[in-house]
Amino acid sequence: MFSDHNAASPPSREREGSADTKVTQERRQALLAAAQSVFAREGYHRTGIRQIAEAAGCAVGTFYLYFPSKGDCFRALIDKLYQAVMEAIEKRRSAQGAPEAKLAASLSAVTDVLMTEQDLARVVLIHARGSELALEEHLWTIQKTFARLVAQDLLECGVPEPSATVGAHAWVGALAEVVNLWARDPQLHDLRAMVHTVQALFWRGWGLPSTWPNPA
Amino acid sequence: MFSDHNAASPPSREREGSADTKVTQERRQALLAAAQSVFAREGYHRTGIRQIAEAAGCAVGTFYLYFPSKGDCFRALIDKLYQAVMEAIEKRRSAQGAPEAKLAASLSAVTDVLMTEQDLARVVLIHARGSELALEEHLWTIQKTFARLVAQDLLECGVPEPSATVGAHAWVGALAEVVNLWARDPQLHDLRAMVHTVQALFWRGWGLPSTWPNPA
Amino acid sequence: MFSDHNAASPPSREREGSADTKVTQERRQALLAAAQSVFAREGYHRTGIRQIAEAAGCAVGTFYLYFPSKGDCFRALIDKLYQAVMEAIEKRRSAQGAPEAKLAASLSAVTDVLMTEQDLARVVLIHARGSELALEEHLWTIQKTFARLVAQDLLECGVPEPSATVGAHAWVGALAEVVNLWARDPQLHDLRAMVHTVQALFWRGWGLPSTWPNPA
Amino acid sequence: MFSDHNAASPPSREREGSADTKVTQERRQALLAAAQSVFAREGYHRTGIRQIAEAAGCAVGTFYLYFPSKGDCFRALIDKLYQAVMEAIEKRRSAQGAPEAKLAASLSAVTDVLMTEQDLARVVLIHARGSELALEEHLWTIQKTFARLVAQDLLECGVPEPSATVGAHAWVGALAEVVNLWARDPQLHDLRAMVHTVQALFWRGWGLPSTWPNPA
DNA sequence: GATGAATGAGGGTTCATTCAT
DNA sequence: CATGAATGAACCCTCATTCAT
Repeated sequence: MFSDHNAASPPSREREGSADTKVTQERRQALLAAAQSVFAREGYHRTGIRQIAEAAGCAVGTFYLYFPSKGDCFRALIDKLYQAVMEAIEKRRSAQGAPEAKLAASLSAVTDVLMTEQDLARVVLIHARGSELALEEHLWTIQKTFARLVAQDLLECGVPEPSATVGAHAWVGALAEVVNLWARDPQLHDLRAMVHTVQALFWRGWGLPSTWPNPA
Repeated sequence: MFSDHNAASPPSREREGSADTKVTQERRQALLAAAQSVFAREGYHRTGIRQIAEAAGCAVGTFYLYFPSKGDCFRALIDKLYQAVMEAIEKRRSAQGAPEAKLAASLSAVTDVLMTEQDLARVVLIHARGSELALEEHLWTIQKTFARLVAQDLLECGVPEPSATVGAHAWVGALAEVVNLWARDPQLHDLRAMVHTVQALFWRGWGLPSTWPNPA
Repeated sequence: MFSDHNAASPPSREREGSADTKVTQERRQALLAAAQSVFAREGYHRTGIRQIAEAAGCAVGTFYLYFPSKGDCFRALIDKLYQAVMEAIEKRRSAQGAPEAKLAASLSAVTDVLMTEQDLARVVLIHARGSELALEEHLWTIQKTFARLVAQDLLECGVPEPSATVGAHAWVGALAEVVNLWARDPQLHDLRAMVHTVQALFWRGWGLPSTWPNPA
Repeated sequence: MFSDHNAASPPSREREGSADTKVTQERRQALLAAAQSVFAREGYHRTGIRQIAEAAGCAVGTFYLYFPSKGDCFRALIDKLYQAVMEAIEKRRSAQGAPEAKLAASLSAVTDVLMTEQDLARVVLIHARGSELALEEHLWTIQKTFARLVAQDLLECGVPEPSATVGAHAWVGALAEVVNLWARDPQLHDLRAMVHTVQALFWRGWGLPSTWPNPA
């Protein structure tokens, strides 16, 4: 699913962490960061390549050295969040045994990543909608993958269908909305607290035995 | 909140239900219906005025006799859903006494409207994101208004803050996601059943005493 | 071969010579004329849509109401010359009996059209090369078609292969070069006389019995 | 006519055939060869500096050490063919006495070079058209020079004006077209045979006494 | 000399909106 | 009121050329 679609890998013959590679990788990261920031603020359609380039401190042409197109850049952001989430999930789940513990690990992994990457969360959860057919499709594939993961856990925790599948999707939607709520006025809301509230709500909603723990 | 922005009431000399007025109101409705259908299918940015006009069986210029802009047309659809929802809510709530009954009335009113107006639901809940700054803002204002309404009921049902406010928003987000899930493949999913599942999930999540009733 | 590729036919429901149709057809003709003029002067790549639009006295967007793309506009010019040539050939040949008379009719038909449409000749014979793959291919298809026609006549006149086929192509190339010579300095050269010289040269070169007649 | 425009002689401190100079001259030749190959295949506009550099096994920047611009590189190819042709002509003519023998020597010199340098022939005769104003002009100057040479011979052979001048140009055009015909499908056509056919055709067309000899 | 990442002007194209008919 | 041809700003993207290393 994460082909090198978004590659246009800066043409360096060396792949090691040599100075050369680092320099151009830095550019790519800078562009990605700039894109993330502008996309988060403006959304997909209101964001022009020129703005991204400007935010990254380079020229328009430079953008196209690192990304084949605007869409591919956006896609890279989607994948970035997905990968971060997946890594976090795998890391946390490995330390757990009981189904509920695994589920909780997954959920909290997701929300922790969202907390750490709030701009990214906005981009993916809010602005991917209405971007481009291919991007929407890509995001949807990911969401389905992820929802299936959660649903699987829910089933193992004794939550019956269709509560499991629908509940998994609903949970994603609820989170997205909360991120949106927070994004509207970051100073006014405490994203961490809100996310915790949602987790607890769903935990109870799914009828799981224990209580969702307070965040550390 | 619903200024006459979206009215663009065709300058008819007579204000009564004269033939003239009726005719142009029909045109407006036809355009609105066309827009609803095309927006639901294509989303905001992939929809051109030409498509709307064609679907409505009139010329491009005519569109602008009834709506000042593409955005205002979309906005009219948002408001259409909002008004339908609000009317349904008021109607149902008036017959209820207990706080929980009132809350249930509100929630089911919303979902019933979504069911009746599935295209509209797609337009508003899915495609409003990423459309235009003003539209997003408008939708957000409405969502806040509505969430406050639900939160109020939740509080009266004994659900404490921040579960009430956050929960209300989460509920909206969950619904939107379920509509999205359904929209991806209408034949595959039963929107009514999924919505009911979500309702039940939240009802339990909020810790409300009784059970969410099966849909009639 | 001449599909409606270059259509984007101005959306008029009526096909008759009504006023409406005439107006937009005039625009199309004006654009075609402008394109012909600018392409003839600047060549394919140095010509921008903006220049064409300006020369036609309209905006850039208007160009795209009549042609789907720059390439299609150019293609329309190629086809315009081709059709003019083919019509002229058919008209003249029908009045002839002997093979040589038919051949002479064809050749003089071509050169007469080139004379009448000197800009078009420049565009097609000089600037089509190096334009775009698809256009070059299109032109080449036409040239082959046409060369085969001439070669056929040559065979019937007793000119053996490969003189016939190669000679037909060579004749086209020679004409193109003469048009080029003339185009470099229209005042300095008499295209008609030069073309006549070429005709006579080839007539003799093919070993045909009679002499190429002086132009009327 | 052949200013040092196209020299861009790499600033080597030593002017003799020192190792340094030889090395960089090799580079220049490699680039020229690469350019010739790519230009012949792709044409002027579809060829990028990157492709040339890659084909030559060096970096883009290196290209600009040897040529001031893409156009100048192309120009060097034009001149390369011109020089080859001129050298061949001078060599062959010196051995001839009769005007017709001299003419024949010139013509066959040209075609022999075209045969030896088929890629170059494609580049100059086919792809120079539509490249750039300056290049077209340059090529045209050369063509005129060359046509004047041939015309001079024709006059001395008794071919009267305007047959001589026009005929000379026509001959160039015919050759170019034949090269084009061949270039479209090298396997299908025998360039040597076609060129011979053209020579014979023109020889007869000019009304020259003897017959064009079969190629050795 | 050699490199290749960086540049940015310029190209083709789209589409919401207007206005003369 | 209705029309739909006309508009032109704005977009994404390319590529010849430069220059710091």
